Amino acid sequence: MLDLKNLLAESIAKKLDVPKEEIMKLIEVPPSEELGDYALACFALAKRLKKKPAEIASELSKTLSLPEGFAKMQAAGPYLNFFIDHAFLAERVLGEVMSKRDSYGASDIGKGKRVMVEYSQPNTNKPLHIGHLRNDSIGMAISNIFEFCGYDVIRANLMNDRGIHICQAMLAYQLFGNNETPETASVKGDALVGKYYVLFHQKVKEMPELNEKARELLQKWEAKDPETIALWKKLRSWVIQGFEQTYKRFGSRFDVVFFESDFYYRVKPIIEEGLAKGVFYKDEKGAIVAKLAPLPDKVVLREDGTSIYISNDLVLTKHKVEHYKLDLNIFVVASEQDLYFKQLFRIFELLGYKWHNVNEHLSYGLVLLREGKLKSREGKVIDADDLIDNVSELAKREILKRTKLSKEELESRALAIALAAIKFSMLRVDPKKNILFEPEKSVSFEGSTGPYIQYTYARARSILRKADEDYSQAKFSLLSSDSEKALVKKLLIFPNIVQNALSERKPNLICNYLIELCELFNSFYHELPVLKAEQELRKARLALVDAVSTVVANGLRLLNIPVLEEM
RNA sequence: GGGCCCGUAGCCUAGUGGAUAAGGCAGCAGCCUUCUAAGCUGCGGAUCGGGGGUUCGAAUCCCUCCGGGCCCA
Repeated sequence: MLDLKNLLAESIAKKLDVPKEEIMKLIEVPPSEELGDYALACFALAKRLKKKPAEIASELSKTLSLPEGFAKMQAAGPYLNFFIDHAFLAERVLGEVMSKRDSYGASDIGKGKRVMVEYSQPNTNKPLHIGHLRNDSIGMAISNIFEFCGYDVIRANLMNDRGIHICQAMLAYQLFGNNETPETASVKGDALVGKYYVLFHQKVKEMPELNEKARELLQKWEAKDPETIALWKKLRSWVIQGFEQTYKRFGSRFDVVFFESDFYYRVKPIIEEGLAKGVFYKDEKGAIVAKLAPLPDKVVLREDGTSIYISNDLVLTKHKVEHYKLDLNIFVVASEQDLYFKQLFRIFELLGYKWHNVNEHLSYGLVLLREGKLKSREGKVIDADDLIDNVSELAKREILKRTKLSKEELESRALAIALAAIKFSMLRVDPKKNILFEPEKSVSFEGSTGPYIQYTYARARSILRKADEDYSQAKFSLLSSDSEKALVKKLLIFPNIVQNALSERKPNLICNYLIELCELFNSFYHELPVLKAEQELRKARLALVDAVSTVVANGLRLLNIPVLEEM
């Protein structure tokens, strides 16, 4: 990877006899093109060298020998500005993109390390909603980024398929369902079960005894009552079939799916271990509590011996890390669980597990509606299926304004555009921030959106399809206009962007980069002809168009957003 | 009551100690007989939540207060 900043820092560090790391911190990108491509801010060197910043800049400009890739330098007050040799850069960067193609931007920094990324984590009593779409978008993107950086990635899902909320849906179905099935009702299984979950919470307002009945059903389930298990299996399979359709459509995929029902009940040995090690204690009511000061204590087993949510994670986390030999175990879960994960990880630390620090909670903000938090028990949600359907419809209308397509092509293109719009809107903001989702405003096809990037790619590919000539030996150094130079510089930094996105766990950095790259490309597109340019220049520009489309495709792939050859 | 996260133009976002705070949406004015107008160009719009501090230099680091979100008891 060509790292011009690093080369520059090395050269300056040697000349001034200052550690390279310090020089790296002082090199920045000037605020405008005319000032140069890199700048050394000399303020901090003033004390060490006992000279004024402007003197340092000026003297250095006369004595420093420029490293490869730089054309000139110029002192400007306390700054020493450096100008890239654009011909050199174009040759190097375009050469690299053209030879590496799909792997341009990839690295091997995670080689030999295995990471599991758990995301989605639905409850099997209702359909996936818009919150899951943000979760899945982040989970998939982070997984892809890790993989691109050389990690061995295991994508995992956890189905929360036991507990009182599951029994509430089961009970409502038992009482009011009339043996309805997804077939007889012609709805997806997850939607059908979700209907009864909402119904439970409506009915319980007039029939408070339903709460007690749901608890009884949970006890029967835990006691493996055959009739209860049969009902549970039936509804669960309906829901999971529904999930599978949605996942397939949205593009979420998993290498392994865990079920809470397979793990939670194996918590006893850990409970005993915790008691023996003095990490857990029995409180006055008889509940088992983890002592986690300065964090709040956490109940790990109820006084009646029934399990709570953390039972599953206590068992499953141990299983994951030990069985899959993980170097990193990431949970993609919304920020409302921040404390929960601190407590979970702290328990492993106190238990003295040597692997306790491989765990990481990738916390992200909530998707909020105008009315506030999503509340699935009140039916106050936006279902994933509905959102994908609605946005696909909007995309169809846009397509029909422009072209005619066969029904199948229309469907698939509309879905690709809808997914781009939805995923990009979920990924482009800092994961830490909450998103206020307003159906009519939040999904758009213009401006800083997924479809804008798809469109830019399609435009670039369209040029390449029409070219039909060999430009592999093009003279890249002919790319000397401002918009061409800006594109080359942008292509140069893609590998750094990927690595920042990885280390900061921020897919939005890729989104920002792609938007900026596409803006530069579209300006170039309007300003300069490619196909009608003179022979040598045409070849060079074709190579540039190819390189840009390659990098856009690589970026979209990391975000799990489909690429379209035509739009 | 305590803890965590967020606060940048009417709205959404970039920025991770350096020069004039960068885009998008919405608004206004232009650009399709020329490689896809889901595009491009231009204009207007910002006490970077308030105050204090550290620093040669703060949207960025520290303290404090305010507002929003989440969680715990």
